[in-house]
Amino acid sequence: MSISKTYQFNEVEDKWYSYWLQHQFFKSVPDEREPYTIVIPPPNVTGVLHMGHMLNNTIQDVLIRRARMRGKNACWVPGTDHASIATEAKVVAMLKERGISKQDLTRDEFLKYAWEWKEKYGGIILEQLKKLGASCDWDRTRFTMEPELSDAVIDTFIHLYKKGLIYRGIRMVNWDPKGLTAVSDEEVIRKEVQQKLYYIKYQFAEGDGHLTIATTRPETIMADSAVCINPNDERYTHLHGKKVLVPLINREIPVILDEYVTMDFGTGCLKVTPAHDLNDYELGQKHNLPVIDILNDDGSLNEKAEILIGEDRFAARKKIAVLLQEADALEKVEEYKSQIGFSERTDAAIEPKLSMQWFCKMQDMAKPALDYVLEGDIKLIPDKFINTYRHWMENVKDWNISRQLWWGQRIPAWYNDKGQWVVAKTEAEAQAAFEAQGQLANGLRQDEDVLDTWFSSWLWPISVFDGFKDPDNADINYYYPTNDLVTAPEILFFWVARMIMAGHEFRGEVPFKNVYLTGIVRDKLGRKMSKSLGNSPDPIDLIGKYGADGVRVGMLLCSPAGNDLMFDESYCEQGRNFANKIWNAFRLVKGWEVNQDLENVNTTAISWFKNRFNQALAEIEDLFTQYRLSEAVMAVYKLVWDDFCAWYLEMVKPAYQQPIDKATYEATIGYFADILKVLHPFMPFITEELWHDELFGERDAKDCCIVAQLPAVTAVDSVLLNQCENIKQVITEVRNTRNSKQISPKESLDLLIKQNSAVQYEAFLPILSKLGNLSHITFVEDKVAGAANFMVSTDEFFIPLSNNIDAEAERARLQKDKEYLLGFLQAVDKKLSNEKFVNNAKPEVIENERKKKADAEAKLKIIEDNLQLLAD
RNA sequence: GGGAGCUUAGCUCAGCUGGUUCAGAGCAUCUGCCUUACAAGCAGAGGGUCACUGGUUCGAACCCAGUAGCUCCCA
Repeated sequence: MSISKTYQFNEVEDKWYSYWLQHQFFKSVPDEREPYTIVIPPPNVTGVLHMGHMLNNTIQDVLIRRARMRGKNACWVPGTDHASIATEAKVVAMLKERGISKQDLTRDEFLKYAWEWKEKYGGIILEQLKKLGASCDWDRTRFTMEPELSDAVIDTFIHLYKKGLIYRGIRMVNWDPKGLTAVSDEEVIRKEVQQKLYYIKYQFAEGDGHLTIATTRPETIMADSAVCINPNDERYTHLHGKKVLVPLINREIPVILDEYVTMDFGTGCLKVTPAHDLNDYELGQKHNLPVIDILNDDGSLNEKAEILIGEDRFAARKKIAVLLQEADALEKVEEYKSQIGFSERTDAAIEPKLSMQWFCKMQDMAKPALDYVLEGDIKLIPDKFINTYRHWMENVKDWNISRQLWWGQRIPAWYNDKGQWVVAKTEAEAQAAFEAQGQLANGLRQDEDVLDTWFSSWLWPISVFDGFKDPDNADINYYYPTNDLVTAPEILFFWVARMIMAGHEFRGEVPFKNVYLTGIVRDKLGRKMSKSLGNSPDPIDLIGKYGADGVRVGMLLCSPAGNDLMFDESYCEQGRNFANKIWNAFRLVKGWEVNQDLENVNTTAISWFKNRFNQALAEIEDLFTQYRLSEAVMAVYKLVWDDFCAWYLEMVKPAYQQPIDKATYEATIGYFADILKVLHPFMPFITEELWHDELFGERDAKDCCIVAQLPAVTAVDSVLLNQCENIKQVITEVRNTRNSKQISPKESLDLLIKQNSAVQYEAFLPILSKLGNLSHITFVEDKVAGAANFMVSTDEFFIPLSNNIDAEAERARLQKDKEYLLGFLQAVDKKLSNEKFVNNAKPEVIENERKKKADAEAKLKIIEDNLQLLAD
């Protein structure tokens, strides 16, 4: 039989994923075990897997697999959200390709197309997660717009409305002229943009003269209601009470006074445009100014602008500059940098716009949600995010929950022909509600808008378990509150915080206990990975190249807890190489022949590894409790590569084509199986593949690594571990000597030991001679002249060599060591002779210093003796 | 403009309540090896004024202040 020299992941991954599915290992139903629950942050239904998902879902899968292997009833609930803006944009684009315009369709017709689109493309991302190995309970897959979840959203709206927490009002909103909807503050991305500052002259209405204002938006002058100056501005006292004319259209507007105006910005004269600027709107309210809205929803100018009607706002800006120039109303233009908001979804420049919107009051809900985090009922990992969370929750603003779209849950508000309205779930209920209010339900029609997608996702941890439809059902009682939530800090506020609010409002408790906030995946130059930059590798390609296990390890290796990660493909390569290493360790053991008659000569190695394994197990355990996953994966990596492969297997492996004794063979296989378990959460595929090899014996169909139980941590013999560290050092020194003297590893050497310490070498002699390729090891009383030598601890080692030792080089080396030790001693002595140190330092620290001193003195004595010998 | 955080080896990061000459890991680099598990590998080695400046302390990568650079959040 021949086994491939390298691990062929592409031959095994799909096989095992199907196997797990077939045997329903991902499935969870409530039972008597302790639950461990994660709800997936539902990816956008339009989405395809990107590196952020990769990281996020790798972490969730590691956590859920580990929980499963620790006897928990592990349940990972998958699903997607309906992403109203993004999906609607995709559907509109699809229709456009087919030559259909959204305007020509009825709402129902459009929704039919949208569902069609969703059925066709909506599941892609979940299929991709399977390639990664995600062990979600797929039978529980939910979608935020399916009937039950939509019901929950509508009921929630009605519930909060009745509580007085939802209201309707005219507000300045962030209008996305491309998406044709309002978006929340959180969906606006501010970017610094190079702009122009236009200085525009406004003639006095009466008499000669003008004032000059500075603006970045000259196209909005037609919407001006006033010019405002600071009453304390001495330059402009002559303007008090004057009126001026808006250039080009010559509409008369007043000069008003308000301290809001910054005197040293621009000219100190501010044009006030209440319809198109939030601050101006507030100023307008204060001074009772008219609101003149000159923009259409798509960002073009309307007839109120009087000129440039139908032009897009940016085209109009260029044209009006020319018109102003021609009218001699443009004084100058300066370069200017400022922050502009862009829609997260469409990247269109946000237009502040007044419109009727629905809002959810946040203040009362924010308070308990803040307390949960401050009091530690919910832990944020890393906890540096508590400050940010607190700041946001203490300054929370009402939530604009309406969106001017069709794809989503339609707002359950109904209007009659008089513009009166009620909130009700159905048309019939609306009718009844009007009647109850003594109003006529004539011309009844439902609000055209839908609810913000986050208004669905904030219910996710409850609604996936049908906690609204049936608040006392077995699932929600068992799985809720969930354990860990793994998500990005960018959505700490608009998703995590709101889930906590909803948890409190509807269940009276937290939705999850821990929130692990991952970093942002950046490229090696530190740039955020994005489609537009094209700097993001396709995760599916990566899996094809390095295997899912390799990519998972790669992701985790470069993801320090809570910090951004500078991703580079080389990490995946490292992951793949690691899988290959495991594979080859397997090949080695697989090739062993057992001879029943052989005596076990490896008892020391076997008990050393047992202790080392337990030590590592405890470390890994501890790292997991702190969510330090990248360190945990590194601890496993070193346990396997260094301790198991480089040391243990080398210690016990028989010479080429020689058989091995039974005891060693069985111990090794037991260790290997334990290692597969520890590796499994990180590398599910290769571990499952090896688990089923006959090397590990017969297995039932259900006896799989995925459901194997992790070994329990047991006590470790630290004396043994320390002694072995000593031995490893001796071996390294022997190899080093070989290396520096150009002696082949094949040539065996003699080692003489002059022991001064209490290290028990006897038990380790077989290991020492095997790994050092030493033919004889002898203990001696005296130093050996003319031999290569080194020291480990205070013991002296000699290797007689056929060629003579270079006395000069030897002297130099010893001299260097001596100087180092002298410096060391000096530092220690300085401390110990310092009265303040002796008086103030803790006793164990002082004791330690004394020990250091004694050790250093012993070594120094040996070195001096050696130097003396050389001199003789 | 306000707030938070970061700066340790070429790269990515550890370094808990100051106390081994405390500076550590992985990768990368260099040297020597195709030694029958693995060149996706083996055996070794080199590499750092812990951003800078001052302070506190017997003692500072760690505590304090200031400076510079970077990142994020809010306006």
